[in-house]
Amino acid sequence: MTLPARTGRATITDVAREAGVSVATVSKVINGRDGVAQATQEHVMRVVGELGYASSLVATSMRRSRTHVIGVLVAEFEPFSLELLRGVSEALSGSEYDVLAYAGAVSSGSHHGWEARSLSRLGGTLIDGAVVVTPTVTLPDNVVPLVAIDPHTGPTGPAVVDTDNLRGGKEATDHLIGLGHTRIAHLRGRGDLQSARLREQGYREALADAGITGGIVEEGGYEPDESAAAVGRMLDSPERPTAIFAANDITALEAIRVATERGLRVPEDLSVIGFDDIPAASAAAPPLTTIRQPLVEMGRAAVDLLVRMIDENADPEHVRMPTALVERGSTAPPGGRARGGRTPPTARERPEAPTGRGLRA
Amino acid sequence: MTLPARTGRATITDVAREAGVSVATVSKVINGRDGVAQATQEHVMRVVGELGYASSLVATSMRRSRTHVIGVLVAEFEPFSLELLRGVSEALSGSEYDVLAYAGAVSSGSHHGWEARSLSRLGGTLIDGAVVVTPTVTLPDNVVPLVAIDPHTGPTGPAVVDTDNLRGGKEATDHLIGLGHTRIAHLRGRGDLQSARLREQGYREALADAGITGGIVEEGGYEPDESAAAVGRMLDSPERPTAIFAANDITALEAIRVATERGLRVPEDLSVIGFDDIPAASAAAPPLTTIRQPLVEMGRAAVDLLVRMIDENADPEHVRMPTALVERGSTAPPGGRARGGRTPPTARERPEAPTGRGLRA
DNA sequence: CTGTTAGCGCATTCAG
DNA sequence: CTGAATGCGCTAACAG
Repeated sequence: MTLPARTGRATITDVAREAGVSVATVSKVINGRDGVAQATQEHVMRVVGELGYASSLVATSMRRSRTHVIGVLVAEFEPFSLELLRGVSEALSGSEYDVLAYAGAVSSGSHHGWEARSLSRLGGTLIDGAVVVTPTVTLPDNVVPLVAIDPHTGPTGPAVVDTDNLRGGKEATDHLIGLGHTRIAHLRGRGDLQSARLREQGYREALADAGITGGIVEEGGYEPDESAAAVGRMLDSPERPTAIFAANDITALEAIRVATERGLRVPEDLSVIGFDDIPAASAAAPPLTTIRQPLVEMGRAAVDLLVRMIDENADPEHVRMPTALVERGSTAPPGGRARGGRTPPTARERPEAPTGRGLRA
Repeated sequence: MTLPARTGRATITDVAREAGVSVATVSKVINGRDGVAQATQEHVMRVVGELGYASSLVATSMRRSRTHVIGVLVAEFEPFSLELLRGVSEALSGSEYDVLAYAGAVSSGSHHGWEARSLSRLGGTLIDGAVVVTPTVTLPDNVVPLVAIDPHTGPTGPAVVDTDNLRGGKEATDHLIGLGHTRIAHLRGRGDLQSARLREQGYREALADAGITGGIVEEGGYEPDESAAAVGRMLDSPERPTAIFAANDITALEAIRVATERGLRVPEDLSVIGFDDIPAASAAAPPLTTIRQPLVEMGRAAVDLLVRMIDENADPEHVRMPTALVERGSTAPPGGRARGGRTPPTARERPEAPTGRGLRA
């Protein structure tokens, strides 16, 4: 009951001094190493409790190889990565691993290379392995076991979890075609991203298969502002589209906003379909029809794989998750004709609630 | 171009060796200290680029006081803390701080004391300050600047961001009373939590003010499973309530599920109102009427305060955010009578979309 | 201008 | 069974 350390937290030295033993002994007790007398053990543990001591992750990880912490590296915490984080957290719940999520591009506006930098800053010491969300560059896989989710450069890395973007793009376009649309525009994502290119390719293939020529493509860049301008151009054009397939939900919602501002009704005057199924999609007005990526499940799959790689030295795999059309209120036949019961056979429907699962975790 | 370090990432020593200078020089260059020849600087930077070196957060933080990283400590990543994280990330975007979110109760099923343990593990070295989400214990405030969000023990700590739980509980109950309900049950949260007690107190006060006696209270513990049982008991009772005020959205959704399973229609046979307004609330069927806590804004307010405490040595404050009734489809007059236009004057309505904001960030 | 020295808090040999 | 010494990667004095 003397001084509980001069500043801030108690260190192992404080515990040792307080307990009247050496730091080495305290370390052994903490880590359950044997070779310490029963009485000493109990005494040390009591002091640990009194001082509220917990070993510093920092110091520990510098001396040790394993920290039992798994890192999730994201550019920033936006809806997409947050959903993945849910899955990661669920999968690790009750396991021996803690989760540390790091947003590496929040400061330093230079978004470039945040993946490698974050990895180098945390890897090797702080974390036993990492899940990297949507990396745009090839990652050094020698730092620490690694799983990439939805990498923008295609399945280059050894371990990857992604969805079938080509098929999803096709699915979205088929849905619109099935409703009777022929003037279908595509608001594409950043051209340098593999996922965006595949979604666009799916769009083109679907049009071609349906014998529709003259697609309309504008660059949305996965960004609200850029998309707003692009949607404006689409709606101003003489051949105004009756439907828009946006490369992700964020830009789809932006498209709805712009259209509504111009007095167009969604879906009567303009159908909009997105991609991802983030939580905001179902909460929008009208609720957004979209191609669902099973984000929570993807997060779970990624850590499952990662933990196997760490614990059992398992081989890296490439996991591809299926997409699914989620039909809501933002799409309808052109001209606002009656919905007409069900969707044509080209499009499938999954009625399940998108954000429903995981609540019980 | 010799060996880029034997294992994993390159260290400052590797860079020094490769560049033919001392580690101290490299350190100076990295940190922009002056006192290094222009030529040497450029040479070192080139080697840094070649080796893909980035300083280890761990080692740096052990020697330095500031890391420019802000920690967000949560028990686990569930919808509530994830929304807060959105606000934190938005507020810090473009600032000089990065965000590190740590889930401290994921492993070690012992949820007890995760706050202090996480703080001790990260604090003092790894992070410059921390936002602790929903702590159940009093925190040591001498480790690092600290802001608590929605602490369960009341505003004990020096810096706190929370909402007016008493008023919110009253608001929820008033809404049901205004609709004409008199047999109103409350599914309360964990009794040891201040927020839960305040919501219950608001419920009781509202009933008393309306001259309604004989409240029905069951323990839901903020937990789905426990709540399901409690709701079952309520619905089995001879004096079956016509409305339920659940202490949070998770348990409110559970209440709807249980009621539906028993063949009751919501809201015709049973009205349900929740608390929080998590994303799943608006996506539910029927969409959940609830008391909104402005989670994203709370996260933002918390870091704003924290950064001022770190940078400007500002005094800790207690920030209380307002709650707001969000009327959706899960409440109606008893017996399923027509909705009747608007809500009676006791209840107010905020039509804004709950998950809409922040999308542009 | 640059290199050397001394720790930060901890876990790990290796001697007592 | 316990304690003193060593070093993880890095930065901050201080020497050269």
